[in-house]
Amino acid sequence: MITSVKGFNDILPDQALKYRKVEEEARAVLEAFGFSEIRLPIAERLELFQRGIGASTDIVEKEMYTFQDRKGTLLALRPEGTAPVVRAYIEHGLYHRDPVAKLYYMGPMFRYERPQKGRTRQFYQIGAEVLGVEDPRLDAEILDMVTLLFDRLGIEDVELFINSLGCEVCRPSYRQALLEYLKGKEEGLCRDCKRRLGTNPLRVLDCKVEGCREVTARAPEIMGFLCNPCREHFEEVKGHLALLGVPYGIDPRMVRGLDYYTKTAFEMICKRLGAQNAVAAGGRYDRLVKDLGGPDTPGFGFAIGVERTVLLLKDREEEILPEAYIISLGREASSESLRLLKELRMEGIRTELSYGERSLKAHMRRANKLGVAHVLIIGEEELKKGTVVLKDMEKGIQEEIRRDRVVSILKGRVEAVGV
RNA sequence: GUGAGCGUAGCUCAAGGGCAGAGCAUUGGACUGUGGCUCCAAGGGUUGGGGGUUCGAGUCCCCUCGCUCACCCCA
Repeated sequence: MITSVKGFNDILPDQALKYRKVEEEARAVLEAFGFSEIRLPIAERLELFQRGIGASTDIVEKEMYTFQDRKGTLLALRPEGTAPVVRAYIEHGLYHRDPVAKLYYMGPMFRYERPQKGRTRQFYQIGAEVLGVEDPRLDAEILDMVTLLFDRLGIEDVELFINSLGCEVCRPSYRQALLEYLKGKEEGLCRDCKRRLGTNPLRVLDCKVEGCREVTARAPEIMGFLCNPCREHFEEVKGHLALLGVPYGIDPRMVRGLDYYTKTAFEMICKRLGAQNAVAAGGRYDRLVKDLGGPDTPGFGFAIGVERTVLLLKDREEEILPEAYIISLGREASSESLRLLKELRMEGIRTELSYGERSLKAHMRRANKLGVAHVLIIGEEELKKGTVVLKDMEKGIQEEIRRDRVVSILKGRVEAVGV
């Protein structure tokens, strides 16, 4: 048996319905907030991610699917969507059209990681980016939007946490202070954290190991090191969130895995998710556009993990059921049933044929199992008389109607149900 | 990359050295052209794969593959 590739999962129809629900709701909210869709390639030049995400991040170092095309160009399957959006923004000079760009995208991303709950190698993200706005009102506006989206999806137990990561002015001094605090305390840290001291010391702060938590319990917090502009920005974001009535918490230890983030960072967490508990995350990236060769342009964006969101969705989405089900008995009636099928479909009535030469009972069982509302039976007798039996499956009553009246009668019934 | 747990029918799971089973699902029948409830029956398995121990292995041992969860990392 040929199976799918590890971490590349099939999304079967019942799940696909949920994905679609999330996507449709997201589209509605995003477009109400003034975003336009952008569709981008699934592969980019490797260099885009090395420069955008940061060459020493885990994503770039060991999680990307990279390959050469036949000409030898180094490509990567996109591990995230922000860098490609910014690339397109610069490449097409979108800032010439409008100083503010509000773009959203949805589609698969790829990271080579060990799959677990809420984590696959091909996974879907819905993301949005605002380029060209430095105003802290925007940060609050977007956080409000994300909150609203989960609300609209009926997911109530997500919690918003925010933090400020500072900027290129103040973050280094915090980093320095943290390193000094940790100096001499290395023994109490786990192996991973000892490594992190060299790579990304801020990460030590959100280590789950008990010993590390004890060590960092009294560590300095970034809030005390923010420069005036960053502090003011953060204060304003908090004020605006309160104004909008957006519930949030502050997590001074929150760190981002991508290098480009500055100032506001946020995560939306749900306890039901297991270890991979972030359903959405993002923040401000005021340097990225410039770093990728564009004009000095601030940015704010986020991505929603669709798999994780689907895991949180409560009710099973309603299946799309056929409205009419045609059963024919006998060879001549079977031709007539095909004609009727087409007529009904042309009128927009979802109709299915019952295939195979089986007993009427077998056909009826299947109609019942499918959950169709109306069954049309054409047998030899009906064929002779020019009629069709119409059975209402819910009421359990049936009537014999004229063949040439079937479409109009059914149309009336189906519309009456409110389709 | 590391660790743990689990692989038996389409699905959920029994059988823990001695005939591979149940429920659900599927198909047919009871009811010759009428669904749901009920009852009866049938089909469906190299017990993930390979090797070993044994008179005998789904069961014990080794290897391997896969899945799951966690670490890591992150949406």
